[in-house]
Amino acid sequence: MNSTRGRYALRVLIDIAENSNGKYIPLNDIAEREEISEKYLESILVLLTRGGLLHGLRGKGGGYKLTKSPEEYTMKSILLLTEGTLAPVACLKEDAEPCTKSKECRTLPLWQGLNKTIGDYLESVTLADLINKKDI
Amino acid sequence: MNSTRGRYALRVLIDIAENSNGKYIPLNDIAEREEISEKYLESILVLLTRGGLLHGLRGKGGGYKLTKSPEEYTMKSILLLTEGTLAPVACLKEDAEPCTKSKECRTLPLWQGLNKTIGDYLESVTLADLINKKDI
DNA sequence: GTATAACATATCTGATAGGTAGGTTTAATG
DNA sequence: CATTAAACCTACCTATCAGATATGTTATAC
Repeated sequence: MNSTRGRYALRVLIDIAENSNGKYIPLNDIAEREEISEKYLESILVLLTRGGLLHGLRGKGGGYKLTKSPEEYTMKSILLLTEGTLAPVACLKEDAEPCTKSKECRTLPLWQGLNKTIGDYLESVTLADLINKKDI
Repeated sequence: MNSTRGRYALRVLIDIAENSNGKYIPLNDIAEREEISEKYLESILVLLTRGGLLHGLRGKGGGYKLTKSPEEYTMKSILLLTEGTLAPVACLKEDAEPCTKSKECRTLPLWQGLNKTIGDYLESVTLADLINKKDI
């Protein structure tokens, strides 16, 4: 189950995409519109900025803006950054130590199949799709 | 991310399917083979029994057996019972109170699509598929 | 040089996964 | 009918983490 981090991240990116016209959008504007606590939101924007999905500018007139066009943001890239992993089980996490029983594991194929199913789906949807309310 | 409950439940059902020949399999046999603490395993078998996926018999010679053939167990039915929900976000949980913002929610279609994708996949795989090491 | 806003660090709190302990009831068997 | 084996039941413990809050420090525009 996804946490609020990933869900809020999506809402924030949609918010910025819709309200920015090349301008930087300050955090408190976003927090107010999306009804998310400023301080909690900050911790999410840090992730997005460090991950290169947003560009932050300090000082007066500063704020956040997208680093690329909405079509270039896949759901997978956003959720991977904010949730840490999309793997349905721990042994499939990106940084998992290789399991010694993987050869004889009866359940591994299921988890691999599910992992691919989820990954493919989230890779196929972009931020632009959500904004344009495209059927997904 | 799935918890150990669902993962263990799968392993247990496979274990019982492979080691039972109509006989009841006692919990400690399963725990030993699967290297899971007896007491923790017990809490999982309670769920499976109450949910009708296993039949438990008390007393000497007792234990657990399947209530139906492996082809009739879908991954979805097993994981739904042990994980509580398969919904990727809280607002899609079976018992969630209806969200007042669902009409204008930009992210809802994504979560609904993901929910369906996951559900369809897990519905398509059965316990028999895992046992026979079928490609899934 | 002052207002603004991102960036940084530390801490708190409640829920839950994961596990443990001990006792009670049911059924088979000698 | 006593004994044993096993499911079943209730309660508790502990570490982790989501979800926040608080208090700063640094950079930028005017």
